[in-house]
Amino acid sequence: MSLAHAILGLLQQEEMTGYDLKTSCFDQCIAHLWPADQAQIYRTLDKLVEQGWTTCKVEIQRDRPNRKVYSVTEAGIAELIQWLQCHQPLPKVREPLLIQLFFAAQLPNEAIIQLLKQQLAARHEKLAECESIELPTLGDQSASREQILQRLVLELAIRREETYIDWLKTAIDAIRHQ
Amino acid sequence: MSLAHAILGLLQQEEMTGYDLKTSCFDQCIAHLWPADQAQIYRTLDKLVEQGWTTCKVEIQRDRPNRKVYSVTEAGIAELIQWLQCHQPLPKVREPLLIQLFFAAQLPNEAIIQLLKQQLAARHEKLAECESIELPTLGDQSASREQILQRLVLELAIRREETYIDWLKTAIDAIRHQ
DNA sequence: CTTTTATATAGGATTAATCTAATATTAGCA
DNA sequence: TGCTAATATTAGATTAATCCTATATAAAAG
Repeated sequence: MSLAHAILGLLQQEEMTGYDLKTSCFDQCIAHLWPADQAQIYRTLDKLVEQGWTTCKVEIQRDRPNRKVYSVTEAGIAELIQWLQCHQPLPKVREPLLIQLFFAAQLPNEAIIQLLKQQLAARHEKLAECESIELPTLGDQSASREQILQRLVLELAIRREETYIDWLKTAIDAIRHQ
Repeated sequence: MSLAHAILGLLQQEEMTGYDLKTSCFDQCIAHLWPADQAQIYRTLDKLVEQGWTTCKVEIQRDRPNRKVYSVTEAGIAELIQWLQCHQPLPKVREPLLIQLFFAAQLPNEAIIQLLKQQLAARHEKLAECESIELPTLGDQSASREQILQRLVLELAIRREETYIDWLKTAIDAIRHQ
């Protein structure tokens, strides 16, 4: 599971609690990349400890629940590096809109166009979100190795949205002039 | 759930058994659009009957298990048409490769490039699959309404793969000349 | 003075997807 | 003669994702 390895990757950069992972990683930079909710993160941390890939120091606090700070073990780092090099199968994308379009023949043209326009708006919004993330551009000589890789990931996210927007426009046109 | 509505859409074109749905729809034209396995299809058919959206005629066969032929009810058609017009949320795409790239900083360049090349090959393969599906092109005046819509869906699938391939080439280049 | 936000974790429940095995018969192939 | 593929359905099990609730307290906001 990639979530486990994403968590290993994050903990390797810095030891953290489940709460930290959620609020400063999965709600921020990784949000558009690999969404995960609190329950998933805590349960995955438990599994990582079971596997021996992370350890957990409990910091006792009187005023609130104890903090459990997780860090990666040697075995965890080995596992991460090994996983990073394994070819992963292409994800299966299930797109409700495509099912709708596939069976839309009995809808009037305006109804189909309305559907496509709603998607177009949603895609524009997502593109704007991606573009608001600040990272050095690809040509930038001062960018670190990490930054280049993160930029590449962001670059795909942006291109993906642009492809959608383009296609939606083509589709609206095709249905209009049909 | 879109699977239920995809099945309604298919049954509306023609009444069918669960086996037919699997072998002549979900393994063929819908395969790259909404993969579904046999267990899911049968269970969804049960749910559709419960909901009153389909009915089921049992054809008794002596030599093999009875065929259960499903067809859509009035209520089912109403439900489908209503669903076809509802804005669906954008799917969340979880791409293991992006997690890998995001944390790939400690890998040597050749390892990263190898990973990207494997993806490139897989994407080329998928693109070829999409391109092998025969449907009238978008400009074709003789195309039916159904065919135009199906062409549009296919068009997106193709563009999606092309975007990937382009991006993978850029990424390989960026890492090489880093 | 009350409500919200932040800190921090645990665990039950549900849905969707995937895998697996069981059942039963015919037809074709080697 | 024995094996495999095709036809057709049922059901158990597991994993992943999502939601929701519970617990506990401090600080800030209104």
